Amino acid sequence: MDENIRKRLHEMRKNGYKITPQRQEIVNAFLDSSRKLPLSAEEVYMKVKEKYQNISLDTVYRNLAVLQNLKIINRVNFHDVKSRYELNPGGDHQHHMICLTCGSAEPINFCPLKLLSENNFAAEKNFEIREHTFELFGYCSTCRERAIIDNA
Amino acid sequence: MDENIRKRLHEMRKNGYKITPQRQEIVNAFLDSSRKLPLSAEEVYMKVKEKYQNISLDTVYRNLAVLQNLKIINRVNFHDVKSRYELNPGGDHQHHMICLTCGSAEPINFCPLKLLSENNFAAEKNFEIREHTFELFGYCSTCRERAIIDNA
DNA sequence: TCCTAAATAATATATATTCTTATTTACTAG
DNA sequence: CTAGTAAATAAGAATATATATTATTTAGGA
Repeated sequence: MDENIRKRLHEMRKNGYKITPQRQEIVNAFLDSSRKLPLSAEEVYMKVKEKYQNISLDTVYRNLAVLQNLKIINRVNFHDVKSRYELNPGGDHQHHMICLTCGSAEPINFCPLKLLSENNFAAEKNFEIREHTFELFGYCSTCRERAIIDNA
Repeated sequence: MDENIRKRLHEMRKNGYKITPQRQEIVNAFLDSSRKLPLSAEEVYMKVKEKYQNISLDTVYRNLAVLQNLKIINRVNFHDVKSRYELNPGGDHQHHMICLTCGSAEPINFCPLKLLSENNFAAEKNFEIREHTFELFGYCSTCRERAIIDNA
C-alpha cells in the first residue's frame, strides 16, 4: 500500500501541485502510523512537528484538504467533535466499526449504498447521491473480553 | 406526533428532571418548525429567544443533550461543522437524504443496520453495535429540476 | 539559473461548544 | 400550602476546531 500511496503523491505534480517536504511528511505521518484510529489534524500536526518544528497547523489543514480532494486520504466523521483522516489505499472509501471504549476503528467490508443502487432507490426518489456516511459505534472484541475478565 | 412528544416530555419528571418553561419552549421550537432541515443549536436558541429574551445558549445545549438522552430528539451530524437536531416521534432513529444545494433533509425509509443483523454481521465480528450513522448527501428533486430550467 | 505559481509560517479571526459560579426555580414531602 | 432541596438557569469566561489574511519563501518547469 505504501508504494501505491507514494505513487499517487508524486502524480500530484501533473495537476500543478508541488511536493513540499511538509506535504511529504504529512503523508508519512499516516504511513508511519500503525494505529487503527484515523488521525486528527492535531495528531498529524504533532507528528510532523517532530521533523519540522516550524510547521503551522494551517499547513496541516490545507494539506489534509488537498490530499482529500485527490482521494489520497479520506475524512471520517466520528462522534467526537473533531474530524479524523486516514489513508485511502484503494482510492475509494471505507466504513468503520469504532470502539467506544478504546477508540479503535476497524474497516468494515460492507457499504449500504450498493444495496440502495441495486434497488434503484435514488432513481425512485429522484435524488442524485453524491456522498454518504456510514459508521458503526460500539464495543470491539478486545474490549468486550477485557470487560468480562475485569468483572470476574 | 405532537401528543406523543408532549407525553414523553411530561414523563421526564419520573426521572428527576424538571419541566421548566425554557425546556418546554425548546421542544416547542421543534414542534412549530415545519422545516425539513433539522435545527441547529443556534436556530433553536433564536426561536426560544423570541419568548425568553434572557435564555442562554448554554441552556439550549444542555437541554438538547438531555432531550437526546431521553430519545425525544435525535442529533444528526451533517457535513457542515455544526450538529443539528430533530424530533424523534418514534423514539427510534431516522436517516436522511440531505441536499447539498438547499440543505433540506428528507427522511429515508431504510436502515442499513437491519441488513447487517440479518446477516449476523456483529456476531461474526464479535462487535457489539450500540449506535450507527448513515446519511446520504446529494441533490434533491426540486433542486435538480431547477438546475435544468436555469441551464435552459 | 531564473521565474512564477504554489505553498508556507505567523498571526488573527470565526465559530461551536463546554465549563464555572452564583442565583433561581420546579417539584416533592410534610 | 409551605419549606427544603436538587435541578436548572443566566452570565460570562474558556476551550477547541477550523479558516482567513498577508507577507515571505520555495518547488519545479522553462
